[in-house]
Amino acid sequence: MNLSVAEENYVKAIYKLQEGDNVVSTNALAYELDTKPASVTDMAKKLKEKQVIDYEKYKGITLTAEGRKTALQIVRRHRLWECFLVEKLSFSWEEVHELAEELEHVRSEKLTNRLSEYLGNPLIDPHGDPIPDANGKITKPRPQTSLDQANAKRLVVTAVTDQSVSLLAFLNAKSIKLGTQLEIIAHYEYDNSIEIKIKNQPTLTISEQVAKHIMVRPV
Amino acid sequence: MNLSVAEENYVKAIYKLQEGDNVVSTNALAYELDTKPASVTDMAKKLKEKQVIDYEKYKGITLTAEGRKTALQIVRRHRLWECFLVEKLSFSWEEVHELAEELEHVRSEKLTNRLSEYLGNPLIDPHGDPIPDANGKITKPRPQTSLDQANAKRLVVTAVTDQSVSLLAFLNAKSIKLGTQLEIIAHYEYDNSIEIKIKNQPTLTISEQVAKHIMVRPV
DNA sequence: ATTATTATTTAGACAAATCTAAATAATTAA
DNA sequence: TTAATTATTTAGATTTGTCTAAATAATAAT
Repeated sequence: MNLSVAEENYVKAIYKLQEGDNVVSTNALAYELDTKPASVTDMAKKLKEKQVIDYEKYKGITLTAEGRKTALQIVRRHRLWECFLVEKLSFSWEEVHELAEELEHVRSEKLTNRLSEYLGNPLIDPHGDPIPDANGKITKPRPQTSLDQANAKRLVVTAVTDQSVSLLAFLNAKSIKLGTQLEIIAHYEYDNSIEIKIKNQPTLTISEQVAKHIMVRPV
Repeated sequence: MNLSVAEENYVKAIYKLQEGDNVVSTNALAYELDTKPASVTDMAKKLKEKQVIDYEKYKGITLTAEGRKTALQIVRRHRLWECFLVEKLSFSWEEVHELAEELEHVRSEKLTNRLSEYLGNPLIDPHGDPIPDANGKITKPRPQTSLDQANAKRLVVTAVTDQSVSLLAFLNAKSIKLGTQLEIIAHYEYDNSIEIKIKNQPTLTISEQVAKHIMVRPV
């Protein structure tokens, strides 16, 4: 299936919002892609025509098997480029998303596979998200919850679900990165804040707002 | 100056055809970009508006200082990616052009400079063409002639002026690559063929047709 | 079970980049 | 120096991806 860059971005966004097999609404997709619902409806018709999505008026969108395969290829390219930028070109964590957003649209299986090989066929990207292999097989992300809902005390950061520059810069400033181990000191319901402690650092207070984008698993 | 991918391709092509300061004709540009003269006229108006070219009806096209700067940035990115693909991902000589054609449009100075650094700030790309530095300074390609017009006997291959897959594959098959040293045994006028000898290889006969795309300099 | 609200779609328009066919300018040849 | 040829531009159309405003469907609230 030969898709334009715009179409690829739709497929990727649908994949992301589907999270398994949820039906994706026009509005949610418009919000995700920072566009208008009317534009989504237009594109939905095209993607249905190209058989990458199932779509019926007012019934929402899901990827076909073909569409899922395409999405996984895009995700694979994106995450491999992120690895490359961080590991080989010394970019920091929060800078790579936008660049990978462009690089991911160079569709060459050979390039993708060579890149993967060059990086040692990594299984997770710098944000902790799993990288699909050449056949589109993706390891289920390990059991993780957002920091605001964690019940264990000692945790390790596995991913960040909001790639906004502001959040990533904030985390950087607080020395919270992938693999950072932390301990929950207290969770204050009355002001929606969480007190955490990272080894060798002063105790930190963060909002639930931020915490819900930090994925962790017990350590 | 913020140019679209299409606009960047025009600027790059104009730079190539200008070769110093020649005026570029609508037809020549259309041929180079595999498009129609009418499309070139349309785009010329836009690029003039954006002040990257000088253009008057029926008078042809030249780059402005700004346009030249942009062209050199694109050329820089293109050639650095070619280096990366050949040196780091083990692509062969003739495969990299098309991929670099896409990668070159990711415009990030930081990425470009990091990539250059990572590659050891190379001065020439795998085709032997010089790579502009971060300021757009480009070393004049060393004195070279096409193989069919060379007068010296012992030569070294410095570049190939035709990036067609067929030619590059042919050269690959004959073990003619960048830096290959060769000797002219004979130049037969009557059938437009040239006999050459590469060390440790049987004598080879190639057509002038091919030879004129192989750039060499005396060694 | 109507009404109000929200979500989605349709209709019609626009910008970018291209095209074809026709018109016009520039160049070359007779 | 006219006529013929070639190069270039214009006019009008097309495709892709987007938009706004209006219409319609689905859902929630009274």
